[in-house]
Amino acid sequence: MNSRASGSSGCASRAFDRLHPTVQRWVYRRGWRTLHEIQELAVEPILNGDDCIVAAPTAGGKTEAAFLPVCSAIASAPTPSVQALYISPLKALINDQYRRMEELAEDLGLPVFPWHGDVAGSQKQRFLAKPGGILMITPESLESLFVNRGTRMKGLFSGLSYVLVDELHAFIGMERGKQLQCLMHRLELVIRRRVSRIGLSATLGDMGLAAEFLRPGGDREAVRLIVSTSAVSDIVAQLRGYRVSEPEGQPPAALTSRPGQACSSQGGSLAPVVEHLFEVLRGTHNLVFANSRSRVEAYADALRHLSDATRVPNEFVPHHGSLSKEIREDAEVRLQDTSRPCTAVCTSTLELGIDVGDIECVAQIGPPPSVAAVRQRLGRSGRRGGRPAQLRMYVQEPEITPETHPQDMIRAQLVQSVAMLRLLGRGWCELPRPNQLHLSTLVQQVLSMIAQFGGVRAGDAYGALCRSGPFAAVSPTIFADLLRCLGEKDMITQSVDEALLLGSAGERIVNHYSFYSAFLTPEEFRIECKGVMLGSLPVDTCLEPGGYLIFAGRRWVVDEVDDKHKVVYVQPAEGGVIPHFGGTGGVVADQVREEMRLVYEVEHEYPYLDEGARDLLDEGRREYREIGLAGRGVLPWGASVLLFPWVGDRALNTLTMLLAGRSLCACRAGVGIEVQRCNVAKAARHLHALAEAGLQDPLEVARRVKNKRTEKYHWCLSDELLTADYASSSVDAAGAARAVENLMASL
DNA sequence: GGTGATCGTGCGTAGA
Repeated sequence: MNSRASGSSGCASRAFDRLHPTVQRWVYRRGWRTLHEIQELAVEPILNGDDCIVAAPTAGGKTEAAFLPVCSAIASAPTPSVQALYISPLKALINDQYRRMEELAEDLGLPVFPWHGDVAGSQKQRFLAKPGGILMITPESLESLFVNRGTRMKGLFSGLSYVLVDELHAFIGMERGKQLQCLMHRLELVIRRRVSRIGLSATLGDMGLAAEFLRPGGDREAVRLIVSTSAVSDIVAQLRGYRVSEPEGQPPAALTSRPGQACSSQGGSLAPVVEHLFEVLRGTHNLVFANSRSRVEAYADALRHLSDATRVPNEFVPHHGSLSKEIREDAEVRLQDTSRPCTAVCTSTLELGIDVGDIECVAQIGPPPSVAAVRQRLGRSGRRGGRPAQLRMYVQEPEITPETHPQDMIRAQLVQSVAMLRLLGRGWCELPRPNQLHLSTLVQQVLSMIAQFGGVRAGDAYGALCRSGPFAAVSPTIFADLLRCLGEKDMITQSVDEALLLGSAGERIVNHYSFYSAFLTPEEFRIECKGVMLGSLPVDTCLEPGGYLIFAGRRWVVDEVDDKHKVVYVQPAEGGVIPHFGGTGGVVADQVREEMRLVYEVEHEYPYLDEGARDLLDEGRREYREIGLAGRGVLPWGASVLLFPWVGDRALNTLTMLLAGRSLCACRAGVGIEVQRCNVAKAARHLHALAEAGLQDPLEVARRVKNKRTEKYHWCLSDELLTADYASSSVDAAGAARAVENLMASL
C-alpha cells in the first residue's frame, strides 16, 4: 500500500473522525495523509449497518475501506462470538488478508481466525474454544460448520454484526454463488436477525444485479453502492493479426513431435506469434493469457524452445489450475521477483486474487472468453505509477483455400476481438443469467439443513430455502418433486412425525468431506517425477508407458501408469505431445454478436490494428459482402443453408434445437447455424412457421436435449427436474424468437 | 475412420 500523496494536514475528515481512535492511530502509523475516496465514502454507510457494495479498481484500497469502519464498530462492542465474518473464494486470499489485518486487529484487541482446508486443526480448536472477533473463511468451510457444528452455530454467531464477501463478482451467477447466498441466509435464520452484508468487487457489469445478489429478494435501493470515481488509467492496445496454414482452433493434441525434434508448433502455426512474444516481452514482467491449459503448455514449450535455440535464459513459465501447488507458487514468486524478468503464460488462474506484482503488459492470444475477463485481466497491468495499462492481442486466422468454410472466410475471430474491444471501451461487460433454478445446489442445501438440525420438516425447508430464501424461483411443486427424487435415491427418508431425515445414501454423502463444495471436479491422474508431484490430468487422457508428454512447460516420457492409485510416473525426455484437458465451450453474449455485425457493416478504421489485422479485417468485410451477408442472414451454401442471425450462443443453440425439432439437419457452425440438405425456400418456410408459432416453451426445447447432467447432484434428479434446470440455465426462447425475426427480416 | 470443444474454485473428524 502506497502512502497517499496529499498536501492536506493529517487525515482529518468527517469520515476519519468517526473511526475508532485506535484505528485512527493505525492509519497514522502507516503514513497515510488522507483516506482514499472509496474509504471516505464507505465509513458512514458501514457504521450505519447498511448493506453495501464497495467497488473500486484492483489495489484501490477496498479491503481497508470495509475493514476500517467494520473494526471500528466491533471494537467498541466486544462479544464472546464472531462479530465479523469475512468470506473469500480463495484460500490464498484469506492468508493474504489475514496478514494485512493482523496488526490492526491486535491493536484493537480483536482476535482474527483464518479457517480453510489448509488451516491446522489446533487453530480451529482454538477458535471453537474461544470464539470472537473476525472469522475469515471459505464458503465450503462455512458449510462444514453448519454440517458438523449445527447445534453450536447460534452460539458461535449470536453477536454477528457484519458479513463481508470478497471478490463478489467471482460468485455471481455460479453454483457457488447460490451456495453462498444460502449460507448467509441460514446464518440470519439461526440467529434470528438481519446482519449487514458488504460485498467487495473490482469488476461489476450491473450494480443493480449485484445488489440483488447480495440481498436476494430484498429492496435493491436499500443496498448502498459505494463506487470509486477515480479514473481508470488509459489503455494502450494493439491487435495483431496472423495468417496460418492450420486454423488456430486446431486441437492442440495435433501438435506433436518425436524425440530430438522441436514440436511442430515451432515451425507451424504458433511460430510468428511466439517469435513476437519472445521479442517484445523478454526483459520485463508480463502475463500472457492463452485461453486454455493445452495452449498454455503449447506456448510455454515453444517459448522455452526458442530461448534454448537462441542460447538465452528462459523467462517464460506456465501457470494453470492443473499444475501442482509448488510449481504454481514458484511461478508466482518469479513473477514478483523484480531482480529478474519473467513472463507467465497462464489461464484465468492469474486473473484474480494473488498479487502478481508490477506487470508491464498483458497479452491475450485468441479472442478473449468474455469482455468481463479482458477487463479483469487488464486490471493486472499498469497498476503503479499511473502508467496506462498495456494490452497486446494476437489473432490467428487460417489461409483461405477453395475448401474454406464461409465461417472462416469472414474472419470471425478477428471481428469478435474488435467487437469486444469496442464494448470494453464503452464500459460494457457480460451479465450473469438471472432466475436459474440451480437444483443441484438446492439438493446440497436440503441435505445440509437436515444435517444441521438432525432433521427438518419439508415445509420449514421450503420456507427457509425458497419462500424466504435465495431459491425464490423454485415452486412448491418443484420442491416436492425434488424431495420425492431424493427419497427414491435413499438420500432422505421421512420419520413418523413427518420430519425429513438423511437416508443411508445421504448419510454417506454428507459425512464425506467432498460434500461441502457445490461444484463438481472430474477424476484425475496425478503426474509424478521422482517423487515430485507435477500436477494432474483428467483420467480419460490416453497415457501409455513410453508415450511422450508436454507438461508444466517441460517434456516427459511416461514410465509407468498406476491405474489403481491414479498416478502417472514420468521422466524428462526430448519429445512431447500437448495433452488434452477436456472442458466444454464458453458462452458468447448477444451484445458481442450484435457488435460483430456492426464491425462488418460500418466501415470504421481501428488505429490499434497492425497491418496483418487490418488486412484480415478488410478481407473479412469483403467476404461478408461477397458471400451476400450484407443485410442478409440466410445463405445457400452447396447443398446446405447457412443462417447468421447475429445473436449470442444460448439463442443460437436454442434456435438450432428448434430447427432440429422440425426434422431439419441443423448444427452449430461457428457464429452461425448450418442446415444440411436444405435450400433457402425450405429454410424460409420453417422460419416462417417458427415465427407463426410464437414464443416456444423452454421446457419443450430442453426436453429434447440428451446430456443434461452437468452439475454435482444432477444424478439425483428426475428427467423432468433436469429438464426444468436445463431450461432455466441454457435455453433462451426469447433470444431464439429474436433470431428468427432477424432472419425473416433479411429474407 | 474421424471430427468439434473454457477456466476456476473447495474439503471433517476420529482414531492410532
